[in-house]
Amino acid sequence: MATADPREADSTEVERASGARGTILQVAATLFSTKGYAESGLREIAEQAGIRASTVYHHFASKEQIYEEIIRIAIDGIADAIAHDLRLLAPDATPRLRIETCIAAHLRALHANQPFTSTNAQSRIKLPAEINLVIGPMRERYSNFWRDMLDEARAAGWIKPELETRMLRPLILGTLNRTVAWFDPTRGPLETLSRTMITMLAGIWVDPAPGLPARVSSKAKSRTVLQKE
Amino acid sequence: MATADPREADSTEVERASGARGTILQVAATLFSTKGYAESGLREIAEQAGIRASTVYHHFASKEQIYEEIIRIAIDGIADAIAHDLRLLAPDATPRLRIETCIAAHLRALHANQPFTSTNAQSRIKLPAEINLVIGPMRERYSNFWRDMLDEARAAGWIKPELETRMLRPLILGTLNRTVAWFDPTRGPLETLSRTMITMLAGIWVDPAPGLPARVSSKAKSRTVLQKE
DNA sequence: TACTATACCGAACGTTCGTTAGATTAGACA
DNA sequence: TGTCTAATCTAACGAACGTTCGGTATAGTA
Repeated sequence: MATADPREADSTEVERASGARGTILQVAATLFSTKGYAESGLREIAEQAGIRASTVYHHFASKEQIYEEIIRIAIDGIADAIAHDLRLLAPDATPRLRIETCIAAHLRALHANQPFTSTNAQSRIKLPAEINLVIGPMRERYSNFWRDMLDEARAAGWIKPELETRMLRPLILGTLNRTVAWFDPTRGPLETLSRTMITMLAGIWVDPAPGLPARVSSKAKSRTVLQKE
Repeated sequence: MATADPREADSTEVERASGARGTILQVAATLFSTKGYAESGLREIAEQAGIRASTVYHHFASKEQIYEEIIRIAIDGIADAIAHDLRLLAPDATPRLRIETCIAAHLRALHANQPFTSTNAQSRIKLPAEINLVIGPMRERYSNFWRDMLDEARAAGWIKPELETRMLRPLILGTLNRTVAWFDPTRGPLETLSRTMITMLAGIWVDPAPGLPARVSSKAKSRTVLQKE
């Protein structure tokens, strides 16, 4: 592993990236999320990482590749957190409990990797197709997971029929992702945010009582969607 | 008015800005909201406006001033829409009806001026203090309006006590503002979005029945906060 | 006709950008 | 010790950036 080309970012468990490469990612994510992609120069990234700009190119092929990897780490972190928490759930958990678990897991991962996920959430950058080829499918897979989960909950009669999944899904995900723009974990526990969010979104459900089964859904399709292939 | 320095942007009713100045604002807002501030060059803005880059400086002192004016238009449009709709409400309207009216008005103005409000909603740009001196107070005034309105509704017993205004306000505003990133008004009516949003957020209220008075609030302070001074 | 102000232009300025080339250092292994 | 490789450096490239300067065409007014 020590002799591998560090430019090769084959795996997704990149958080452990030690040394200069990991420092560059951390610094770049912090800068991208606070100042924006274009406003963060390579010289500034390098300086904060304690190296020169040219040295960055020993670890990454381009500035865009740094960005791509930040996004990948962000999405992977969220998907992993959700997959983990869902696995802890009883197999007959209600759709509502499953969705609320996902909301809490999403928020937790969002603010655990804050510079990375914040870069992802506010990503407006028009990138060449090559990079979107990697990131696009990752985003789509995560979107599909939520769409499936919401559709199942709706089919099982848990969601108010007038709420279309087409609007509900981006509404929920947008609400979650927006929190990186204002929530300050040093001024209050994340759990308060989670509880407030889940309480606030209670208008989604047909049944007003939280977490109690209305009708048992069988064979939830989305249960395995997020597993690594 | 025709002899006034066009660089002088004294008034806020700038939407009517005719001619090149208005075109520049429209084009710049569209570019800023899709590509980002730094990624939108002055030459590109000028080209899409049908002029040369140097001519832009006959209408604006700098690129930053264009940005500032876009933000101002965006905030003004939303504040005006809310003030207008609130004026149509009966004076004894319930806090819940007032808040839901504001949600709908905010969404309507948000998507009526989409390029402008979208630039505002995703504004991450670190600007010199001079410009934040203008925009900052505008944003703060609008935030305070919502804080007051939510505090009053809470004091009147309409909002679930465990939901702190400190979290509820950015949550709601964030949810609203995030819609500019995904909602496409050509693929469905805005009213569906409004209704979905209001239904979804029903978890806020103590009383499950929409719009019915629980206790009548007297002398709502926020009723006049948004008026022009 | 002469004057003035507005709107525009082409050309250039100095700076910063992402990136590359080539040289130098430090550590691992034969 | 000699060799190799990874990691870093200094220096520079061309391109693009926001901005400025000086000039021109137009149109209303004296």
